[in-house]
Amino acid sequence: MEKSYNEALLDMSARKEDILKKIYLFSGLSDKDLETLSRLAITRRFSRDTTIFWEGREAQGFFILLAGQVKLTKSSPDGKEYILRIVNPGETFGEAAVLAEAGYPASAIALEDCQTLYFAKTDFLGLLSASPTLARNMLATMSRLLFHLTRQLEDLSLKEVSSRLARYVLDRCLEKHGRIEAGLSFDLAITKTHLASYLGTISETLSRTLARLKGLGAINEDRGRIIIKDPTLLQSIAKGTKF
Amino acid sequence: MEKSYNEALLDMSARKEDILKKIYLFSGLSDKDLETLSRLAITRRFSRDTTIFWEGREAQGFFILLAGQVKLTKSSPDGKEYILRIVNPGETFGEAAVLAEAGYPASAIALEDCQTLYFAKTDFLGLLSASPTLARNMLATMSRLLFHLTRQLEDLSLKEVSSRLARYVLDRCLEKHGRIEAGLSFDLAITKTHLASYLGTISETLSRTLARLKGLGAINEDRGRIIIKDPTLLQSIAKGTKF
DNA sequence: CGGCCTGTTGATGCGACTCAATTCAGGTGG
DNA sequence: CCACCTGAATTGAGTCGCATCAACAGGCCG
Repeated sequence: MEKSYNEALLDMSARKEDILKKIYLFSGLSDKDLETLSRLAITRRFSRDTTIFWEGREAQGFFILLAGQVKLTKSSPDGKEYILRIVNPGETFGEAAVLAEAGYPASAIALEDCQTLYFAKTDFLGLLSASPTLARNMLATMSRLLFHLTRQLEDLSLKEVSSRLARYVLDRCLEKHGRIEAGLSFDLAITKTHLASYLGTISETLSRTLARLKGLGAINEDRGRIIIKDPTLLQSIAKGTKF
Repeated sequence: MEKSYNEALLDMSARKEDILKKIYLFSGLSDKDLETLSRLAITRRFSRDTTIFWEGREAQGFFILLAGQVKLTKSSPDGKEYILRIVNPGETFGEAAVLAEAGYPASAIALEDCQTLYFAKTDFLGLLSASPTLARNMLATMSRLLFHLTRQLEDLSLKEVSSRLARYVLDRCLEKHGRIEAGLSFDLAITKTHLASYLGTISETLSRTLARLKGLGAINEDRGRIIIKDPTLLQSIAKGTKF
């Protein structure tokens, strides 16, 4: 498995404070708050395929991913799984469960060897009431999650697989290059089986759909590397036009 | 259309402060904060079928529903719609968009004549930084929304219509009676066409699925009134067992 | 009464999942 | 360096769930 594309975002040898400063959730915090946070942060490592927490388990704290890759999943009794979100370095996960007095809404599983910072619930809640900025950041983080989930729901209920895939391709391109343009390329950064679970389908269907997009001349693909060929076509497929 | 089941939750003739006190989002606030809020709150009415806000529009504020019923929807170019949430009296909507610097993630449409309280974004954000309790409540509200969306995603991606319907029936029963038990009954409180959109399907399929649950002896149904007959069976259908 | 909206039922077709077989890529050890 | 193994990816054939299209029944209201 390829390394995730932003692996080098965080310098692991840096002081905790300097790492924390780069996390969106902690932006704009006073030095004093950052200092407190860095005292509370616990370094935790997880090796590949380890479950970091189980869906339903009472949330004791939340994580910041420093290195590696994590999937947040729901799975059904008969073995199918749906990937809610792929967590990349610099992002937080498990935050929502800490706020609600409930269990984690999904399981978190390490896709690679991972390094994280962990904040215990009680520690964090205390700081939250003391720092309006932190609370404000947390609200912003959560609303973005809400938007993300809302969009996924829209896609799952109203669009078919090809649209979801096209949207995913466009999103990743935008994320990587800041623009959409013929000729731009990027890596999938996850296995196709995982991508399938993320798009709410299975690997066979994804394989066929990918082949179809290639056939239509919308993209090229070789061993997980995507090249945009026809952005306009992709956008219209993403909107739901049939071909 | 039947009146929503908790229509009488709020006494409209009461003073604004007394109404606000009963809203979860404002629970535990000081009298001073409540007083400020009641000064900021603007009464707004919408008649049936009016669009309260459009998806994508920049969020200027958010609403508390006092009376009536509102649907939050996404719709596709070809006319299909997905209902994210049905808002009942006492609940807030549009909150998330106020926190993110983005547009509303979905459209809000009045299903009946509605009465609301409206808070302008800037007013509310000011109060938010001044009151840690309010911020804390807001975070709790948003995490519950997150949980709700997460569950819907799980259902949509992993379960079929009969499971989703069974789950819905069980949820409503729990909400109405606080327990699940054979013989308990309740009203759907929305039209079947709307329920179909909420479950990510269409009215024809819902109709057939409902008939099938009746045939299996799991429920009885007559003109929108559901009677639980076999809770165990319902639960196993909701979990994904095929029949 | 006649129009309108909601809901039901039937026939048909399509998209996507299932199952099974095969190929491919990467990693291991002789 | 090649033979081997394992998990991922692809491809084909068959099936199923659900959307679509169409016709029709019932309740409500002007």
